[in-house]
Amino acid sequence: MGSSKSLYFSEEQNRLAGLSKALSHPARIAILQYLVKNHTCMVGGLMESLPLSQSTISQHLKELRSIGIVRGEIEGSSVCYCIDEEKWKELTEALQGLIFDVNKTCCP
Amino acid sequence: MGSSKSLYFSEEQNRLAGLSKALSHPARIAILQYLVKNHTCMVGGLMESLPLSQSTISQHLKELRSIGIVRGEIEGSSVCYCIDEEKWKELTEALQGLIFDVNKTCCP
DNA sequence: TCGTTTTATCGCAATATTACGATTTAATAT
DNA sequence: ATATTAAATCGTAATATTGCGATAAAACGA
Repeated sequence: MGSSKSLYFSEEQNRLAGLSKALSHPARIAILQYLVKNHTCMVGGLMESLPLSQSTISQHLKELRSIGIVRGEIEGSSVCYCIDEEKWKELTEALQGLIFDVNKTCCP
Repeated sequence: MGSSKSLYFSEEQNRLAGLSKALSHPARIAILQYLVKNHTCMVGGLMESLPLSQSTISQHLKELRSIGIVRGEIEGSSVCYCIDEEKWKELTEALQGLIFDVNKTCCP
């Protein structure tokens, strides 16, 4: 076993879990914060600000890209990353919905 | 390797990642939604609504408990679970901060 | 007390994640 | 053409997660 039984859960539950998984590592949080601060970035800048190797950072970026909240555009010989506003909004709205629902029920 | 280098990241980055990790499985999302719907619950009810074994559900609950967003109180021979409002608010506020920061920067 | 119910924990197997060095790929500069 | 730079990918090792059956623990009822 060990494989998550995604099929048995609703699409929304999987979407929320998927976004959360993308945010579930401090390096990926740091990458997002870096993108917010620098608006866009080259991977080189990340390498200076994160205690991780180039290949590891590249992997984390791949994960953020794979759910669509980060996008990279080739710019000369480097790649310029930025947050995909549309996708970010779409996904985080679902998350905010959950947060709202819990607060509404729990803390009236 | 394979161990996450949490020590090298800020407390806030780790807190955000920790909450996200707790939410990163559809079963745990489903558990939270169930708690919202039923306000409080016995594990028995969860067992009927989730396609997972009792021991697996117990493990997911343990994870939610371990970061504090879910609390269980012994009630007779069963345990009554509910969302810990304080902790939930505290943690989700940090997450909403990140969502807000991204939206502010990206989508003015 | 003995069985029942309810939940937690243990032990294990399968799979996923994290990390890094080495290598590859692609664009650019010399 | 060749070297340089930037980033992705490959291969591999360490560790974490997911899941379940079996077993333990705790409270209750007969």
